[in-house]
Amino acid sequence: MMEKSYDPKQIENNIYQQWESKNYFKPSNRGTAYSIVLPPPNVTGYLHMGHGFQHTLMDALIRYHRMKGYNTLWQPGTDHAGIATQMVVERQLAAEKKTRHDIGRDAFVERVWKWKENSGDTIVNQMRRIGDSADWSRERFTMDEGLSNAVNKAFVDLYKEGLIYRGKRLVNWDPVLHTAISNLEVTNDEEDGFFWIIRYPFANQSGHVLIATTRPETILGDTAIAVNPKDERYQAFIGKEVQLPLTDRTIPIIADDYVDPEFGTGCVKITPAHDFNDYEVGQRHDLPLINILTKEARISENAPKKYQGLDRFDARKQIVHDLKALNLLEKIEPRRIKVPRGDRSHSIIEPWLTDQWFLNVRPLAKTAIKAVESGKIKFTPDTWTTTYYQWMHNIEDWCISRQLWWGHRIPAWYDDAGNIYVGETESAVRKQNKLSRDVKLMQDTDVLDTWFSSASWPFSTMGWPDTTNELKTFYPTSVLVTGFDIIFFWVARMIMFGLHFMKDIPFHEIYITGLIRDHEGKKMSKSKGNVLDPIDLIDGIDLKTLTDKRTFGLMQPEMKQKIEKNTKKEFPNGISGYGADALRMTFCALASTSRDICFDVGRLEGYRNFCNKLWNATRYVLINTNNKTLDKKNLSAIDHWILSRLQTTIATSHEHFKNYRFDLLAQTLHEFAWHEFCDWYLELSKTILFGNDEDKKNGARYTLIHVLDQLLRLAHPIMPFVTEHLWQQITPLLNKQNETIMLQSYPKVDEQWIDINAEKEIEWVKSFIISIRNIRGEINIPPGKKIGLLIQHASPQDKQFLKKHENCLFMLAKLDTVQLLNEREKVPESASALMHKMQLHIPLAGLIDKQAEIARLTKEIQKTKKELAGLQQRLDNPSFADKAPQEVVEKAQAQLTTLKNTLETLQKRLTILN
RNA sequence: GGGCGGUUAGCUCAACUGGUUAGAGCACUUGAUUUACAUUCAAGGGGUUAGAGGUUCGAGUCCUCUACCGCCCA
Repeated sequence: MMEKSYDPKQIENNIYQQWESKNYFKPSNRGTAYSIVLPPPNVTGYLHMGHGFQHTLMDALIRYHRMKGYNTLWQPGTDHAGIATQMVVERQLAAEKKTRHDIGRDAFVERVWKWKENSGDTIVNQMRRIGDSADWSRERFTMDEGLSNAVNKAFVDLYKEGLIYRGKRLVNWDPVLHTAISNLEVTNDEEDGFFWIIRYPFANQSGHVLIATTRPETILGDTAIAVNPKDERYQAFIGKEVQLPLTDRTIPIIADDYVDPEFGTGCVKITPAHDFNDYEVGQRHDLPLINILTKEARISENAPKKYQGLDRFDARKQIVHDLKALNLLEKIEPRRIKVPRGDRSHSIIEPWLTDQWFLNVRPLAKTAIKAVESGKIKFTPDTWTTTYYQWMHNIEDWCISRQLWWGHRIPAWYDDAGNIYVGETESAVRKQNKLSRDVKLMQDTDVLDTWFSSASWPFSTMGWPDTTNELKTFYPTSVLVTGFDIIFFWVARMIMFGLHFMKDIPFHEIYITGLIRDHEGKKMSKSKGNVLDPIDLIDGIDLKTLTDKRTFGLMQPEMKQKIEKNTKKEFPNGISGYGADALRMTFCALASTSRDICFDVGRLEGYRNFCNKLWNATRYVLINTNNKTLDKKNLSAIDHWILSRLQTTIATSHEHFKNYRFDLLAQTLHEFAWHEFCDWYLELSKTILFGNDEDKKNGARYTLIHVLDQLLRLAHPIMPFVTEHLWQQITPLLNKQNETIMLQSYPKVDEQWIDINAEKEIEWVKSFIISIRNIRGEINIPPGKKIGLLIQHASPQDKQFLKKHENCLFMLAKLDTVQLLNEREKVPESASALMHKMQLHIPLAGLIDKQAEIARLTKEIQKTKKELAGLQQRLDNPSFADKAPQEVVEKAQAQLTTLKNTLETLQKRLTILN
């Protein structure tokens, strides 16, 4: 026998092991293909709420299609995450007071691999905890041999096509990590800064121009002053020379449209080697590039001796000091300025001149834009297409090299003369270029941007460049599920690579999810200390452990107290475990089209209760069906009703899956299971099961089992564990022993069970019962107290239903007697309800509370009057009848009649009472 | 500066191409409970849909403007 209440801890672990060991996650190799590649999470990472959210949605899609009979592949794996992983291992080394340079590249890389062997499983095991039904036998890692070969081939092909080139360019340089990063990896947020306004004296005469800058240290690299050609103030200065302060150089004043006359003084210093805009200006005017920074962002040997070797911020102080001393500093204004910072190191990024590898993505972008324009790839919600186009139309060359040790090493070799040879391996290079053994070759020391390898994820995981069966079957994949934050980083690049290398789109649809934020709408981050761990929501966590977790290893230790306080306030008793199913149901319920999703832990409890509801519904069904006869030959109206409602639920569920509306799906299932099946059908079924009509009992039992079975299947994609557990309880009754709900068919609408008449009939029963309950509630008749009921103006249909459902009306409305009065008979003082024309009267004698009934009627009358007035006004408008569709008008008219009738009756009742 | 979104009940969110009285859950109030479930049941209160104008027989929904909040790109 089942426990009295639901406890997720008791059921989840075993179930997952069973599924996995029985290979249920593998493609069936039957039916139409349906495939999803998992956006590979960072191998260094832990599963965060965003993963939990997206994985739930993907798993729901996968399970749904698997149940629908598709040949379903969910391809999992992890990403080597160049910088992030390298940083983790470097931190370990730092704890041993070593740097990666102390141990050397090979030893370092070996150490990263070792680390990956030990810790890389953490995140995939967490995926198992939330129920991901991915095909783990095909798990891939971006640094696997196969994927590395794919990366090399992609690089070599693009190089041969002339799309990859090496060049000295200005790149975003991270002076802490000593690597270039792409412009997508740089954040530009406003911070407090200053405008330093500096006098640049004319070279040969008295006077000066005023220049405003936020980075005074870059003066040392200035090679021109620019003004707008149309700016009348400076017309006369164009072509003149100024003396560059603190140096012995003079620089020209040039005219360029780039300068905004309104901004600052209208005069701009041009530092082509240290600013992206200035670089462009420099190109146009053929200005020299003076690189004044080293890779650590110290002042280089290209600057005056005095400043060489100074850190950039020390140099800034010194330069400001020196300018002051020379009386060249006009003033300093505090100002909010945009500061570029690396998203990993958080250090200020310097535009810096280095040799890097670039991919010319423009030709690829063109095709990729077309794929979306033509509708071959569809975004959901489609508003994201705009974002996609906007970026793709303005796309810039992608800097793909990184000065890291962990990653795919660039397949390029140099000989002593500096010639470059690109090929998949060194031996291939030698062979292709006919280089003899004694030619010394050095491989490029850089590695590729991690996104370069993930761009080929949809086909490299399936065996590309070989033409495998997997590719033939599962490429293009069906849908990509991901967040809008990586549309540029990843989605766009996958489309470009897919189209280029596979000559086909990587996925038909892109479902863009919102981002999970905390209950106040703030982004969850370690530094804010508002992070929730999905596993803690599943298992529960006490306050102390949670606080320790949130405050461990903070970058800003001063935040500790605040985080402790907030955590205590939000979770005074820690978090109780809600189980994976409740968490998944919550994620689904929150998955609306909104781009921000506030995660409210309060909602988890409601869905945990929902699991308990299913649990107890199953108990009820088992108690009433075990070892009893089931038979669908004699179904009652209530059976027909719930079976018909079930069909609607099934149809709606399919619809919501199709449109990726998991929130509406969750709502639909919740509504049906709780408020139709449990609240009404189970209660109504008692009136049969506790009676003695054996045929009807058999029918009700059949219905109980059948609807429960269908309901569990409907909910399985969202709540896999509890539905499997409960379904296992009823397998004997279904003759399905040793099977799994995972591989049962997803319910389909069965037209023969749609029964509008039964729905109307039971609606009548429900509203009868609700009317009585309503009166009881409002005039304080104890719910347990049985009442005698008088009925007037019942139609033949009413009378028929009354007779037919007498039993359940008596039970659920707690009636004692029912008496039909004829039209003219006088009704004693009563509380009354109306169902269309039928009047229900509960005589007040001995019960109560005339005043309460008067108040109730008055309230009802007011409400009806208000409604009536609105409706009347609408109908009085001649153009309403003219222009509105006939059915709308008819509906309004019918309603008017009903309302008038209602009002009249209510008023009569009130008069009698008064 | 360019682009995109949001603002609906105390809180978190719904409302398909404009069509009855704007719905859920949580929270709140009142009451109940030997009967599958207190992880429960019944009943109830709560909204000028940010503001202003417009289109329309009819606007939460379409258009314009304003305010506030947020995101992306330069």
